[in-house]
Amino acid sequence: MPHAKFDTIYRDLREKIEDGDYPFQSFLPSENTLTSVYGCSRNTVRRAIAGLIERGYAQAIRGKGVRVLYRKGQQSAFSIGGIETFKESAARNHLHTTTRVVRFEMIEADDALAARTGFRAGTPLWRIWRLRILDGRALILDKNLFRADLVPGLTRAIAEDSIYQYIEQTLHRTIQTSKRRMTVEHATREDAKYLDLGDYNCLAIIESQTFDENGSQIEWTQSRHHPERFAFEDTATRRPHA
Amino acid sequence: MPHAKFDTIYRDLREKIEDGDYPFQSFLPSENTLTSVYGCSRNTVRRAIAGLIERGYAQAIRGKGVRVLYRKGQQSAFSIGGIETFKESAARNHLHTTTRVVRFEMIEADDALAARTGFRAGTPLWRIWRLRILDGRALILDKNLFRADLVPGLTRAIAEDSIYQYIEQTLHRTIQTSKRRMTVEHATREDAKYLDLGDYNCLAIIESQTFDENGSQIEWTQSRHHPERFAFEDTATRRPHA
DNA sequence: GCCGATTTGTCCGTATGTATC
DNA sequence: CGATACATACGGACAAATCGG
Repeated sequence: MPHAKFDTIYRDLREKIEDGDYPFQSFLPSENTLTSVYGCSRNTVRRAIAGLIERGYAQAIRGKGVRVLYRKGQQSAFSIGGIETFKESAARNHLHTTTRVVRFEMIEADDALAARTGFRAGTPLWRIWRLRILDGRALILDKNLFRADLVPGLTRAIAEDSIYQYIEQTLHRTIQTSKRRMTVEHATREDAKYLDLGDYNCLAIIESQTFDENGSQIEWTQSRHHPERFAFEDTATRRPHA
Repeated sequence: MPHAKFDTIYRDLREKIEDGDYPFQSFLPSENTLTSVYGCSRNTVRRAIAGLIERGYAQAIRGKGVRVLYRKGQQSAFSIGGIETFKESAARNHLHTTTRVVRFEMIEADDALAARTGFRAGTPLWRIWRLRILDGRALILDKNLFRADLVPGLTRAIAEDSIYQYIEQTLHRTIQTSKRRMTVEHATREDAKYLDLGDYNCLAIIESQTFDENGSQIEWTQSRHHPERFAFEDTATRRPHA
C-alpha cells in the first residue's frame, strides 16, 4: 500500500504536472514552500521530488529550483517502463487482447540453460510459451521459465489468464526486482510460425530475470516482440565522468 | 567531482560486490555496521545502498538485510546504461573506433521538425550526421541536432572527435538529463547506404532529448544501430499496483 | 565586484514503525 | 517476546550555486 507520505506528495505533484498546473519549463514551488504546503519536513519533500526527477518529470537546478521537463503529448502509448504485466499494459491502453498458451510443461534446468538463465542446474522449472494477440494480430511470443518450487500449482488456465496475478494474489508472493536486457535479433523460423511478422526479419527481444521479495530468482523470461508496437522509454542522468 | 561521501561509499560497496567480496545472494553488512565502518550517519549509508539498488546490484529486504543480486560474468559488454558518449563506451570496451562526419550544416527548425524533436520552430540548429565505425564495420549512424546558440563554434573536426567533450570541457556547459526512447524500425535505403547491415532489414533506434544544467533542451539525437553490438540494460522495481 | 537572500545539495542525530528471526 | 534490520519522518546545520541590488 502506498501510504507513505512522500509517495502521496510525489503522486500529487506528478498529477499537477500532467494536468499542466506546472507546465513544461516552469519551476515547481521551492522545497521550503512545499514543506509548508504539505505540512512535512524538507527531507520528505525532497524524496517526492527525487521520484519526479528519476522518472524524467523534472530536473533540479542548484540555486534556482526544480524545472519541469514533462511535455504534454510527448509520451508514448504502449511503452515499457516499470514492471508491468501484459494484461496491465493492455488494459492501460484499452486494447483487446488474447493469450494463447502454446507450450506448457515441466523441465529441469541443464547446464546450458542454467548458464543462460541464472537458475542453478537441476532446478525444476515450468516452461511456458505464450502468444500475445492484440486486435487479432500475434505480436508477442513470451517464453517464461518459473521456478516450480516457488510457483506451485500452475495450470494452463492460469497461464492463459495472468501468472503474476496468481503469484501475487493467490500465492501471496511479491515480485520485486527485475533485471532486463533489450536486444534486436534475427527472426527464426519458429518466430515466423507463431508471429505475424509481415516483412520484418528481426524482432525486439527482452530478456529478464525477476526476483521475489526474498531475493530468490523466481523467473526468467524472454519476450520476442514484433517491432511495431514496441517501445522502451528511459530517463538517464549524467554523473561526473562516472 | 564525486566528493560526496555517499558516492564514495557507493563506489566502494559496488567495487566490493564486483570483486566478489560480497557474492551473489549474500547479504551486505547491516546499515548500522556500515555506519560505524565508514564513520558516517545511517542516512548516508542508506543513500549509498539506494544507488546499488537502483542499478540492480542489490535488493533490500525489510527485517533481513540487503541481498546482493550482482552475478559475476552476467554483464554485457557493449551496453547502454547511463549517459555515455560513444567515445567513452568504446574506450571502456577496448574497441578501435573511428567516426566519419557525413553531414554538417546549420538549419532552422520547421514545424514538422519541431513537433518531432521538441525544439521550438525557428530555432537555429546544427544538423550533424556521423557514422560510427568499429573494427572497420560501420555500425551506427548518429543523427544529431544541437541548438546552435547553446553550442556555438562547432566544427567538423570537433564532430569527428567528441562533441560532448567540447561542450563540457570547452564551453563548460553540463549535460544533465536525457530522455530516451528505444524502438525497432525498418532499415531505409539511406541506412543501407551508410551501414554494413548484412542481411538485417531492421535497426535499433534510440531517440533522445538531452537537457543541460539549466533545463534547456540542448540536443535531439537519433541513433540508428546495427542490431548486433546493441544492448540496452535496465533494472526495474515493482511498486504496489502503481 | 561584493553582499545578502533564496534555493538546492549534503550530512547528521534522533525517533518511530514494521518485518524477520 | 526481544533483538535485529530496514523504512519513514523530523529538524537542524552547513555548503554551494544563483540572482538581484
